[in-house]
Amino acid sequence: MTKADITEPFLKRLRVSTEIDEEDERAIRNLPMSVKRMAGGEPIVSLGDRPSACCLVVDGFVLRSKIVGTGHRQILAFHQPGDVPDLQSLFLHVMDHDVSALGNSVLGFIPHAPLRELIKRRPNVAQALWRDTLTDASVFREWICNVGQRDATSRVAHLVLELYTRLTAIGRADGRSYSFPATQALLADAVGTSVVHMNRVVQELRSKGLLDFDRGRITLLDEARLREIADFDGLYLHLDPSL
Amino acid sequence: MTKADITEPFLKRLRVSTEIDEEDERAIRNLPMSVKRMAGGEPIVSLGDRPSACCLVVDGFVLRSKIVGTGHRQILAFHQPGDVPDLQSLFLHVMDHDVSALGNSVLGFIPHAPLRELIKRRPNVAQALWRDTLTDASVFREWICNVGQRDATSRVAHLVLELYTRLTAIGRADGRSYSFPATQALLADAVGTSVVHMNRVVQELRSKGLLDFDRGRITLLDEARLREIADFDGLYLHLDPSL
DNA sequence: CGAATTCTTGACGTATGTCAACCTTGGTGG
DNA sequence: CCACCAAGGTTGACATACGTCAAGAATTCG
Repeated sequence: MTKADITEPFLKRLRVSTEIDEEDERAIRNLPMSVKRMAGGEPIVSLGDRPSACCLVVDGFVLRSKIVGTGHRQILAFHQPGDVPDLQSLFLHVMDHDVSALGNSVLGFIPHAPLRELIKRRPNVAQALWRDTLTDASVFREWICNVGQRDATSRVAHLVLELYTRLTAIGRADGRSYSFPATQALLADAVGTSVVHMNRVVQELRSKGLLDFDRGRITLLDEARLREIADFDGLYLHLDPSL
Repeated sequence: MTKADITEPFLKRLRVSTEIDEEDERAIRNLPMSVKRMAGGEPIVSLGDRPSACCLVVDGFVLRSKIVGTGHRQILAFHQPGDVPDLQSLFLHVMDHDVSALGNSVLGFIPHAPLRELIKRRPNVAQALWRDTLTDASVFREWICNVGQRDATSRVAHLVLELYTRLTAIGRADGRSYSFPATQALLADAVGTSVVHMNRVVQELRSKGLLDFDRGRITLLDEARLREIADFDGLYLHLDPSL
């Protein structure tokens, strides 16, 4: 994998997000970056850390989570290639949650200093990154609605559609299915249910012919009905910045 | 109320957040702003809008919310004096949720153009504002945990402590109590329970001598126990930027 | 091939939602 | 100043989605 390949998913996202000129792209490609492979579950940064680099997802998935008082884990977000899950560490110095690899992943670590320099020198890039953190926030808001208002079936359908929509946008969905190396326990942590109940939901969705979830692959069998059940409207993803 | 009074809560926040010099402060004070009084419940911007100004909370409270498919409302955030709840509209052009006044409030509307200009000219201010939107996101994450993992009693205690901590930080708490003009129905929308159950919880907290909630005023009667019940740790508020 | 995950099932308890009525309070107008 | 009204608060009865526990079956992986 060449260095160009590594920044490509990132550049691709920034390009749709704002006007990025040749000079901007060059500056991004010239960022110092140490590439690292990580296994599923491996921690990237943790609660209380004061990271000195940000982590660009190159391949695979990254998740953000928090452990609550009961010892249970709440997953807060999933990140795909092109995302920088801990960009916030540039300005919020202490981590308020954990970041870890979902499946086997390839990550690029960019030290804070050159990233700060980039932001100072290239206002377009700064704006694109800021925008990115704002859409992150928008996704968090929708997750609040998800866990706060919808029942378990609806929540799962919603999550599945969110991932599908975002992966499609970066060309990583494979027709109506996509690879997502999660266990049912992990999905349960994401939507705030127990493993047992998650299993009931998965079976219900399967038996109704709505979706399949097997060996780390999610397949949408009836997207239209899923959208109904999920109460899904992708507006909050802000995928089309021209709007 | 003079113009200086109006920007003061805002400046106060920015000062602790980053290095803001005299020049920065002057630029902020010179922002064009139209001040408006709003009654409780009045909409400020709504889902689908494309606002051309941002709204600074000068006095009172502002809330952000979303209506889900069932018709129920999920409240996503409460904002206090000094906050700019819809700063995101600078970069995400279509609103993905509603913003409205909680009680009677005073708001300052700042057109996008001069705000963009400010951000371009004054990188310190830009950074402070970016940081602000990042702590917003951090609060969203904690709300996800709240509705996803904690029981109703714990959720209410957590919300009450969050508000208390943030209001104390800007000097708007009155000892161990603070004004918060909410009904039980509104609290229910914030923590994702029914009104009936919210009432049960409020009575439980009252009868155990933990807190009181009456006529728009919340009083913490036993902060230590509340913190336990709430599983509250204020780290996520990022109130001390030196950390 | 064995061991560890992951998935699945059933029985059971409970937190919380819904419905429907009633009570309290604060504000308004006569 | 009282009568009234609307909004908010309170109650009880009942239904249910979901959690927990515990065991067993099916995968996956070394």
